[in-house]
Amino acid sequence: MNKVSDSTVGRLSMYYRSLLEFEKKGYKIVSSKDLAKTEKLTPAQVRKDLSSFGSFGTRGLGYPAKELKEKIAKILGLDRSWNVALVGVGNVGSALVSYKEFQKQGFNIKVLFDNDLRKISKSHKGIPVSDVKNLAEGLKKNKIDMVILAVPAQSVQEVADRVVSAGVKSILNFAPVQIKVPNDVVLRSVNMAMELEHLSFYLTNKALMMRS
Amino acid sequence: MNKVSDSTVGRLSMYYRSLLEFEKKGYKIVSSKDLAKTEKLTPAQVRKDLSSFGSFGTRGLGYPAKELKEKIAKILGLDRSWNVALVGVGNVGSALVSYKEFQKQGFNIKVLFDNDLRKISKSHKGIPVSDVKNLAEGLKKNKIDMVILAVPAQSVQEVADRVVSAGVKSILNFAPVQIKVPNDVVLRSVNMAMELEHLSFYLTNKALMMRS
DNA sequence: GTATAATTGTGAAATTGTTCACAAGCTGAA
DNA sequence: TTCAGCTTGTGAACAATTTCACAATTATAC
Repeated sequence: MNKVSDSTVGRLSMYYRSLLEFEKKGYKIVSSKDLAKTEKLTPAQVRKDLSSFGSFGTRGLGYPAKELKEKIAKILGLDRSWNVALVGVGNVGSALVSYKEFQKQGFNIKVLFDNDLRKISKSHKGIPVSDVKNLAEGLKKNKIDMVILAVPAQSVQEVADRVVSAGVKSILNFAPVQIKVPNDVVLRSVNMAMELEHLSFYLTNKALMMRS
Repeated sequence: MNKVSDSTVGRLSMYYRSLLEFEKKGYKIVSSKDLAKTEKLTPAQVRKDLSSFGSFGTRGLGYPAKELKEKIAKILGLDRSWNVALVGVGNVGSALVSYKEFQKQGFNIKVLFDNDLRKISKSHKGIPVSDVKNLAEGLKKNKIDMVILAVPAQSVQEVADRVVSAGVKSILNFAPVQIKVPNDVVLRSVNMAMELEHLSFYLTNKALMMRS
């Protein structure tokens, strides 16, 4: 496999979702044009993206919907389940626990961690809450593959360090700061304030520039 | 102003946050090197980004922290406040209402909308909940600049259409589908499931490729 | 005042990502 | 079996973004 760009991976997720829809609507075959249309991309882009993983289509016809969906699932690692832990059962953390989409894709939140004694040892929406002091132990016991961080900005780096020490290779950070992890750990960040700042940037500067 | 890339705008948000930290630590001057280090970028990148908006620094010295912070705030539209509405007071919506970072940056959630009669006409964490049937009216009355959509995937396009009809030019979508808006409307999307899929992609394919 | 050390601002080069354009190949009709 | 009509897969062209490299400029030490 050649090096694959982040944007390609993101678009694969989009294709996957589109394919679920196409299948629901009864499509047996979808073309790069169909996929491009629903995602506002060019057909060439779709074909390039897919071609970095193999030749899945039939010339003159298109891609077999079910098969392509399954191939993409396999590429994205959605053909199996993953054990996820979430640290920080606050507002954002709670919302993520209830987020249906995660379950659907095989991301199972197995254990929660918090430092609030009122939450520890109880269960939250059916998932046990452990003391964040026992993080390493809990991550190992539950064979955790990925950790979601929904803790306050000031403590997130420290928690991330401990997650890394425990051997977890994959972190999704919701705190609005950039954290540092070693090179062999994959880190993604969702910064919701930053998204609103994008919007206010465009509202503020709209007059000044041409956006396509 | 030349055309500015999305990535540049995103990095400006990061610089802004870094500068707040540097100021807190007592820095009067920060260099592109300092900024690059905290955000894991190259100093050249930082300088290029800033230079598309003007010359804010002093050669041989660096950038005056306070002044640069203020310039960036102005560029990003953070030197004023914005009226925000949120549609969908479910798990994700609720979390966003309590998200402190928004207030801090001048994004004031003025009104919530939902279609659940049990929620309508009450107030949720101090913010009134209106019937989503009265969306257009409520957006106008509250002079809403931006709308956050936290409604289920199947209804998000319809709600988005109504937001656009009401004349709002800026939407932040949390539903895990791609929605369509006219060209003069700025749309950003946060898709949390997609972020986990990135992680599982890298875990699944790590062995197969070289990531730097 | 001069030299030294530092850091910006920016064209140019390098790299990365996207779109084009077309040969190759499949389907279905006659 | 041949032909017309599509659509894929992909090298090449193009576009965008990042990094390099260095002149210009400032502060500071002596």
